[in-house]
Amino acid sequence: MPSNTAKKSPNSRTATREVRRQQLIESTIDSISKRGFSGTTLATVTKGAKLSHGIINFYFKSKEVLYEETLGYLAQEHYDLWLSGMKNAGPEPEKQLAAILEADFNPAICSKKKLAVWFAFWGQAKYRPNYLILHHAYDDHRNAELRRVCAELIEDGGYNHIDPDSIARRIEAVVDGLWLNLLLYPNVQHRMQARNDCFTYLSEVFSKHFPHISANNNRAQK
Amino acid sequence: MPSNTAKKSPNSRTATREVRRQQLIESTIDSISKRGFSGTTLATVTKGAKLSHGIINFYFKSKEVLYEETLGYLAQEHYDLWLSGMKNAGPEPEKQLAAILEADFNPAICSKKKLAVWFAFWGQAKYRPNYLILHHAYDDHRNAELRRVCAELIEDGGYNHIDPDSIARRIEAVVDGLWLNLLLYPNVQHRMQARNDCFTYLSEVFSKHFPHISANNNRAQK
Amino acid sequence: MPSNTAKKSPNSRTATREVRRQQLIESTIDSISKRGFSGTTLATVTKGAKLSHGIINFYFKSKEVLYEETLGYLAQEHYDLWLSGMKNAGPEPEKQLAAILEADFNPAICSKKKLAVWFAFWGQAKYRPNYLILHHAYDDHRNAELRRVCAELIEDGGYNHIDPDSIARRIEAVVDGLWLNLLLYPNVQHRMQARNDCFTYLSEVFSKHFPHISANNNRAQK
Amino acid sequence: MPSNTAKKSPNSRTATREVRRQQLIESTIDSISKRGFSGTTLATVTKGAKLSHGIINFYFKSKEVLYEETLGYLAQEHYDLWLSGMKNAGPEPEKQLAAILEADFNPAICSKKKLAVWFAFWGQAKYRPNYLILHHAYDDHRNAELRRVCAELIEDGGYNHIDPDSIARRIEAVVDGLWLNLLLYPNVQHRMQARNDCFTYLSEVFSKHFPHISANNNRAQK
DNA sequence: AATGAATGAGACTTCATTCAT
DNA sequence: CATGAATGAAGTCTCATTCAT
Repeated sequence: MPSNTAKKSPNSRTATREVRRQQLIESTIDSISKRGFSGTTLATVTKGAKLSHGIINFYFKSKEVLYEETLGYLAQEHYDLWLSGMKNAGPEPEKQLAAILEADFNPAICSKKKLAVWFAFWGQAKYRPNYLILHHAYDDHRNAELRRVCAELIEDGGYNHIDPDSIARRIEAVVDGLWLNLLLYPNVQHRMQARNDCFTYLSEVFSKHFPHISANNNRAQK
Repeated sequence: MPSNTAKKSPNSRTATREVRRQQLIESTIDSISKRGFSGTTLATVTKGAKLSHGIINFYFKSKEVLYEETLGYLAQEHYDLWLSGMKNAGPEPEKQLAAILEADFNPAICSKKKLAVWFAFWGQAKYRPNYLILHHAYDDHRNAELRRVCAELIEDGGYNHIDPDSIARRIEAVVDGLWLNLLLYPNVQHRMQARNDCFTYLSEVFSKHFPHISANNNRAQK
Repeated sequence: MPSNTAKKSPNSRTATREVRRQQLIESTIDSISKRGFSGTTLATVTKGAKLSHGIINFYFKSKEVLYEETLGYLAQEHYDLWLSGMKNAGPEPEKQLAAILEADFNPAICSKKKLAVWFAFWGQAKYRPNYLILHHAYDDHRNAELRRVCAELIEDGGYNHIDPDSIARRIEAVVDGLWLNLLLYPNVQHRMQARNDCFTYLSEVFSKHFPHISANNNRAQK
Repeated sequence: MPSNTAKKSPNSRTATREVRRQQLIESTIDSISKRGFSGTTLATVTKGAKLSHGIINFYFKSKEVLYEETLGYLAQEHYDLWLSGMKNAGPEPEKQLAAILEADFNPAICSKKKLAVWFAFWGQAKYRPNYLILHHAYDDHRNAELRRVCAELIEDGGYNHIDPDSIARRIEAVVDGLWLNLLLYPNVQHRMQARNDCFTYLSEVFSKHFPHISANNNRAQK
């Protein structure tokens, strides 16, 4: 996939610092998605960006910093998407909830390439505290908004038996689990099916706000 | 006729071999959980097992084979647990479903250590086809049983609007997503809370078979 | 006819060139004294001079040439100082000898910074023939003058048992050794103490020409 | 020069750990003396020892540690020599002083090779605190003994005008300066001439204890 | 069976030098 | 003149694997 950063020619000597950095980050995403962390080296990254070997340490202090900025880039992209979607969704909580979750299944986010990178990072999260901190820095806001819209839905729909924190956790879990299934069953699971599974879940919980999606619908789309 | 001069039984050589292999596999799990794939070396594995450096290539053809067998070990352990649980649960599908899912939150499976290793493997799944093949070899059976018990529950409870394949996917997704949350929020999420979130979901879907778990209950346990 | 549009005099280009070169050489001395040869890079030199990275190769053919000119700069500075001191000392050999040696302990020469650089160069002398050649080019004259004044003192004072070459070598050795002690014991040895140790030596050898410096004197000064 | 550590064949796989370490240290000395610090790499060291590339980090934590142990090796060698010489010299202070200084000009210590290494280390001393600490750890004892024997000589010979600390410093300086001259004038200065210059100095100071060495003597030896 | 020394490929990183602007 | 991005060689260090004992 060609880099979409080519406001100036990316190979031009005058490419600005930010353009180069983004070029390298995107090559890092490519390489991690193709070869994983253990198969990714600075050589695969620079080769993918058609740049020379030694350039990475010119733009990033170290490989580790490149990785952290790559995770930050993914997280920011996701954050911008769900936040703007939510803000544009209007005041109804069901619209806002839908917008947040649609972002999770947006092709720009929920591609095989990006999912592989997300799970590569999560697979290292336990012993790379920086990854976790960075992830939480973005995700805490999303969790808070999820809890808020769930609470509003509960009040609005009178779903009194539902605990807003618990349902927010379960929704989050469904999304993450569907992502994992997309990663592990790339030939079976499809993005739109996963999206529909997610919204089916909403219809089971918030039945007054989310109409039922038929099983046929599930299969008709890809 | 057994000779007294034999220090060990004729099977002991094989037995020792298996003991050593398991010792090394468990040390591998330890090391991956502590240091991740990129921090795990044959040296950390052998040191953890208090064995000598060069011994691994005596018991495993290569590092990669050790990793594959480690994943197989984890998968087998999980498989044995949910299968025996299901078999001991009796004929009712709701008992069988509960048993399968209880296995997912059994402390032997759902520990911080094991979760870190599962996600480490999944983080490499995309470009290590062997991991995926191995994982599917075990998981396909579980998926089939999940679909079966869901179909039985739907028939038994008359939940006619529910698609058995879809609900099986969603249940699977909830479990996986709760695991991820346990990994990413180790200080917030607790195993029993995750287990209860999972069963709350069942109560939302199969309300006739699974009684509601109150939010209070969720918080009372750890 | 000078043009008013010329911002600088016709010589200014050359002048600027020399200023820049000296600026870079002094930054080299700074960097070597702070970080040694192995820690000094063209980047530390240019950064110290607040100039841009690539400028060095405009003023010096290579890093090695910069180093050689740096050593030449130090050697010239030393040479100018002892030679002018000697010339201004009048005809008496003891005055001339004193002047030569005072130069060695002049703060402009015998500072911690400069000593570190001298020894850095000497530490490379054996396998950098150019350094040795350059050093000898300057030092041979000084050795010759040392021998001359010693010979004159011997004749004048009737120190017939003293070999002029040998005493010149020993005086040279004392100076160099005191320099090394200043380098290795920066918190204990002081420049003036070293200077006094040197002149004490003269008083031991040429007792008629150099009065004894008391031990108290040694300690009174810094 | 062949390694003299071959108690066992140095290339035998069973060479003990200490033998290997010494082999590498001696190769380091060789390489530093031939190429200096900046020309010495782990490759030159291992190649000199006819060992493989990666072995250094098996025996030494890092290149820097190898260098520190190399300096320690030189310092220990020197220390052992002067200390045993002094102890074997009997009770007279002039014999002890002579023994200490003979060690400095012993061929095992005062070779072109070793001198080059000593000055290479001193050339880095200012910004490698560990080198200085290590050097002082050994040298402080020598300085103390020098001061002691000088004090005894002063008392014994009635050289009342001499300050023992100052004369110890000057003797130390003469030795170091002669070493530097041996380094910088390898084709002119000879070890025995330097040794004689040193003892001539003693005869100038402690004339009752050290008889005069004639200038002819100086030249007769090499 | 077991040890651990040894190898060598390959990773990350640094840095002198070049060169378009 | 000057900048600073870019290159690529070379350095240090790691580590899977081999192998003599």
